[in-house]
Amino acid sequence: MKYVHSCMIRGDGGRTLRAILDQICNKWTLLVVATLDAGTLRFKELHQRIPGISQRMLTLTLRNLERDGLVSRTVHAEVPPRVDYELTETGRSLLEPALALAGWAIEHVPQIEASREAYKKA
Amino acid sequence: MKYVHSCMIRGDGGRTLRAILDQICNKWTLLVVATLDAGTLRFKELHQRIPGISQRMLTLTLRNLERDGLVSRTVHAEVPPRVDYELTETGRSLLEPALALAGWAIEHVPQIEASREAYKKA
DNA sequence: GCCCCTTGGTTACTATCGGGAAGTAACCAC
DNA sequence: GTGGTTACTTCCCGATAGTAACCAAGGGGC
Repeated sequence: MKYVHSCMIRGDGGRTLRAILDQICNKWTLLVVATLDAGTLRFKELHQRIPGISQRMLTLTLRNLERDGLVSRTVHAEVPPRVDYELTETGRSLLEPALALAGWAIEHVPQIEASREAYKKA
Repeated sequence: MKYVHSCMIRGDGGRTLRAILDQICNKWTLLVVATLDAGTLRFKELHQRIPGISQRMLTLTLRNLERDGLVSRTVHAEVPPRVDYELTETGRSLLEPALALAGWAIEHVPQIEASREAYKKA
């Protein structure tokens, strides 16, 4: 619809949009944002709540989110170190479409798995 | 919210969901689905309407979408060959959340770019 | 002091992915 | 048989994702 059209209208042929879509719309970014829906969380809490993510990937994902202004990072000068991550206002605005997509995925997992099975046999 | 929770509840610790999210939620899949909003399209039409995608990536993306039952592929025995791609009903149900995310990205491109500039300088 | 623990990373390395160019198969018009 | 179109496939290589191991700064027990 109009979104797709405006994607073409941009001067760079949508390159910027594609680059940003590529970063926003990936497994880890989506899961981190969805997890931060719970509020302020520490690095380790995020690591525990997102099964399967490695420390490195969590670090990189958080850095990108921070750079893009979707997540704020607060370091407390304590021992053991304490770093808090929280969604910014922009980050919270991503929550709705992100959860919509995640919800769609959850709803359609059985259907997709069935389709894959059928495809494999054919 | 409940989506994130049910993601954890699954027996495999959300591995299946993550794998599916990873495939649904990437640049090319999203753009192909959004482009097929226009209706039935041929391979070449898709290639032209999605600037920046390579033939290889378009082929792979379409194969995955077909395998997952989101896109139907119809080969016409004509010369020159004609292959039509169309969203299935499941595919069309993805349209709404996909366009919502794409819309979010388009709306926030300037903000994100500004944030990146500020981050680079700091 | 000495050792181990926790937290929040970083480093080094490997595997997989994506892009670009070139090749292929099928058929037609000239 | 030469060139053209369409829808792919194959190959190479650089970039990116992911895994495992390591590190620094204390705190607490002994």
